[in-house]
Amino acid sequence: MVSDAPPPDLLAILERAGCRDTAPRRAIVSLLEQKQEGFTLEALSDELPSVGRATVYRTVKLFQEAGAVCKLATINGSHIYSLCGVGHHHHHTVCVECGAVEEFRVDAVERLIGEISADIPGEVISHRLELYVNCHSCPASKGK
Amino acid sequence: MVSDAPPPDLLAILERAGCRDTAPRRAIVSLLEQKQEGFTLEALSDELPSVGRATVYRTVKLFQEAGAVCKLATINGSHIYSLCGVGHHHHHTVCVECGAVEEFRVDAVERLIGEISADIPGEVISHRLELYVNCHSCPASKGK
DNA sequence: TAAGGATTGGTACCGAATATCACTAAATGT
DNA sequence: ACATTTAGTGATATTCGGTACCAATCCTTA
Repeated sequence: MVSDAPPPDLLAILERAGCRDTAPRRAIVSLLEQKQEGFTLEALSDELPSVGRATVYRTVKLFQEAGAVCKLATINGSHIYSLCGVGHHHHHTVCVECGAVEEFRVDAVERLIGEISADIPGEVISHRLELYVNCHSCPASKGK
Repeated sequence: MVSDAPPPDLLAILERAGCRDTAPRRAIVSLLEQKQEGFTLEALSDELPSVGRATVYRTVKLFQEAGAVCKLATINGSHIYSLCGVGHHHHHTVCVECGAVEEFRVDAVERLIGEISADIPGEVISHRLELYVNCHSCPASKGK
């Protein structure tokens, strides 16, 4: 149920997009590939003092467009980014305590949306579903 | 299926919150109560030149906290606000062409989320679901 | 190795929203 | 009715997340 999709090959994505092979992009990629959790671009940029803010934002946006990074809403309305498997529609759980993001895909959701569509005025083009959880693996959620 | 919940009584909400009865708030309320669609605070503020920006933002935030106004993500990541019925969990459709917002509630969604919860690591606290549609009642969507 | 376009990064800028704070107006007590 | 108190207001400054700009620099390829 919870997807264990392999992390996307970011370098391959860059190559496919016809991007040049540069040091800043390599730095961003290798940091991104270690990310298990949701992150902010602010923080990402801070972790890469040798790379300019603009380049970090630009590069992540590129991955976003390629579907390798998703921008999610947290429960309080702010945004976090998360690496995610490419090529399949999916949703996310976001831990309200630690911000950990898990990707999941449940066919029942897609099926249900399909059924609902018939009763919705207009044509359903896409949807967004986020579950907010206590992830039970972060200290803050322990024992709750 | 699509909810026809009566619009919330905004003045009553203010009163319940212990707010004073002031001209700026009345102006905001009467404008808000006419809103059938999603709106931006920017636009709302522009329609009320006699009321300060800060007051518009503050007052809408108050309604947000009371659950009478929801802040939704559009498909492109920007935000719109929408009046909505208080007191029951619901979701929204957002027309990608004209921005019209409809509120809906389908028990099947809640039931499904409940079922999924069992398979999600951690405890599901809440969720967010948005459907993006062509609403078929705006000119831009016509004939598609 | 020189030319030429992509990339970079510092900075300015943008839109959305909040903080500040002196001023004003509503409620309350007398 | 008036003074007092306290919430509310609004002009402005500031923050936050993100994008635009642009001269300098780096890849690539010929």
